[in-house]
Amino acid sequence: MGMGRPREFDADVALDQAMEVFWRHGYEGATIAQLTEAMGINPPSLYACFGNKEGLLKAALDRYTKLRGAWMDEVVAAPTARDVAERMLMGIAEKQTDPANPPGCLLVQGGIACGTGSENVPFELAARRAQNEDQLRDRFVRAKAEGDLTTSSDPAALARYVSAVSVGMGVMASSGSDREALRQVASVAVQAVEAQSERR
Amino acid sequence: MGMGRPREFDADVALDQAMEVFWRHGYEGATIAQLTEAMGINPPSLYACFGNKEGLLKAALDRYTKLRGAWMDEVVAAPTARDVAERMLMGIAEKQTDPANPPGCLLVQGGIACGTGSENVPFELAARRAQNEDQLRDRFVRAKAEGDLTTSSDPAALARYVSAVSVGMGVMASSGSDREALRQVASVAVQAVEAQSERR
DNA sequence: CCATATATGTAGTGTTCACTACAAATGTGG
DNA sequence: CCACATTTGTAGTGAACACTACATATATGG
Repeated sequence: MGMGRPREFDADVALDQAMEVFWRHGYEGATIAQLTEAMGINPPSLYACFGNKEGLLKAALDRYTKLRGAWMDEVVAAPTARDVAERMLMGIAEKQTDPANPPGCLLVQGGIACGTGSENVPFELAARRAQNEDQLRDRFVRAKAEGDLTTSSDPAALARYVSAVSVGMGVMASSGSDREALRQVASVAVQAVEAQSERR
Repeated sequence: MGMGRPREFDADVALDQAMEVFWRHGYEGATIAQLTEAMGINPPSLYACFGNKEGLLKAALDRYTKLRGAWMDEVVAAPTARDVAERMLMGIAEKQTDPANPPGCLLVQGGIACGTGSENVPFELAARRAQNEDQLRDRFVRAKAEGDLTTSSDPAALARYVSAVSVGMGVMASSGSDREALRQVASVAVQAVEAQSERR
C-alpha cells in the first residue's frame, strides 16, 4: 500500500550538526533556524523526525553519550583508581579543548539554568552526567575491594569528586582556558585520588 | 531649576531581587517581565536605572561580588594553603545549598552558553570568576614563599584547581545535590592541596 | 500505472521577547 | 507658586521565537 517517500537526509549526520549547535549556544540559545541550517533541512523535516526542540536535544544527547561511552569504558579499564582519575581528567583536558568540537562539554554547555518551559533540560543533562558518575563509582568500589583504595576511602565521594572536577574543567574550557591550564587542574586533582590510594 | 521626581524604589533592594531571578533562571532564561515583577517596578524604571537587560545583569553581578568579597577575604585569611582551600570549599558547600538563595552560584548559573546577542555574558561571568582565582593565586604564592606549600608546587595551578572544583560544586548544587554531597567533594578536594603542603 | 503513505519546501501562525512612546505624576530651585 | 527635570504607569512596538498548514514531490505495494 506504499511506504511513503523516503527521508532524504541521514538522521545521525543531522544529529551531529545539531549537537554542535547545542554545544556552542546551549539549549535556549540555539534557535530552530540555526539548527535547521546546520542540519541542512527545513523545520517540517526536523519536527517530523524528532518531535520538537527538546526531542532533538535528547536525540543529540543520546548520540553524544553513545559516542563517549566507548571512551568511558577505556577510562574505567585503567588498572588503578588513580590511573582511572588521571585517564579521565587528562582525557577531558584534551577533549574539551579539541578544536574539532566546541570547547567544553555538551552535558554542561547544553544548559545549567533555563527559563520557563525548559526547566527540565538542566535535569536531563544532570541525569546524563550522573551516569558517568555511577560508572566511576562502580569502578572505585572495585578498587576499594581490591585494596587499591584505602579501607577508609569513600568510592561514591571520590566519584562525585572526579565528576565535579570534570564539570569545572568544562566550564573553564568554554570560557577560554587553554589545554595546558586544564592539564594543570587535572594534575592537581589526581593527587587527591592518590592520597586515598595504598602506596605500593 | 528642579531636580526631577525622585526614584520611588531602592536600587540595591531591587538588585537583590533581580539577582535572585538571574540566579535561578540564568541570563537568557530570565525575562524582563519576571525581573520587573520581582523588583516591584515597571519596565521604564528598569531601563532608566540600568540601561538594558545586560546592564542590569552587570549591576547585579557587581552587587553579588561585593557581598561575597568580605567572605573571600575571610577565606584567604586562613593560616595555611590547606586551610584556605578547606574554608573556601566547605564554605561553598554551605552557601550553595543555603535555602535562602537559589542553589549553586550566580557566576555559573548566570550563563555558561548564550545565544546570539548575548555572547559576551559568559565571558562577563568568567571574568568575575577569574577575580576569585587571582585572589586565591596570590594567597598561594604567599603560602609558597612562607614554606607552607612545597617548593615544587604551582600556586597558579592550585588556584585554578580550587576554582574549578568550586564551579563543579556549583553545577552539582543547582542540579539537586545536597549539602552532604558537596561536603564530601570538598573534603576530597582539600586532600590535593594537602598533598602539596609541607608536613609540620 | 494507480492508490497510498510519508517527506519536503514555502510561507506562514500566534506568542513571547526586549524595549519604548507618551502622558500624567511628583519632586526641587528660584 | 511656578518652570523644569525626572520618574512612573499604561499600552504598546517591531522582531524573533517555536512550531505548523498545505500543496507538492517521491517512493512502495498491488
